[in-house]
Amino acid sequence: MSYDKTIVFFDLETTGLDTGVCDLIQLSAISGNSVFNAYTLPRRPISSSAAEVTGCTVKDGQLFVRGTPVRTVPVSDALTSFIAFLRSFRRPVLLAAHNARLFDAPVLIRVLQQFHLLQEFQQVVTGFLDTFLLSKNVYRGLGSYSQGNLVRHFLGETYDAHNAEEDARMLQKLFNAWNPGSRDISRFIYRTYQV
DNA sequence: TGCCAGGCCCTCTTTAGGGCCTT
Repeated sequence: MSYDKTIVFFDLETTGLDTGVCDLIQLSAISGNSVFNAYTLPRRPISSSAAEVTGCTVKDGQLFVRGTPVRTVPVSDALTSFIAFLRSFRRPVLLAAHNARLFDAPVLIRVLQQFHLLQEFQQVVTGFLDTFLLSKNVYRGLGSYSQGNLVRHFLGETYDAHNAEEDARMLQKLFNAWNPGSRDISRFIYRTYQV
């Protein structure tokens, strides 16, 4: 890859779709063979639709994924570990996600602000790349640009969608198959920092 | 641990509505 920044593919599972209030359940990222994954106990209820989509439920202070208990860490620990993961590449990082501009970036930034970690985050992350907008503009005429459909179309695969780690992994695989040029990448980079 | 949104794009548009994408 000739792009001069490290592209880290990431995904969030959250308690719902309202970017103004939803909380993190899972934060995952991948770049090359380096993988980050953290589950957190959400600080607000998981909406029924989010529970249905992600398979995540909470009972007696324990997070379950499809009925199996999973280890969680405090949200602040997940965020600081994530920043340390991003810093480990020792280069400026571009964070890529599907629908990053309207969903993943605003949620992540809001939660980072809650824990006074945005400044530290900004020291390593230069912006967000939205692969939904990129695919929609570069590959015209596809009926659907959902990540699942793109994976089927370009990779001929089905996978464990709505597990953040698998979603991030497949997004990297999709991106590598597309192999977009710097010009296309640059068109869909957003710096949505709210100071 | 019950519930919850919104910006963008398209068109049978612009004095609007509906579908898509993310959970």
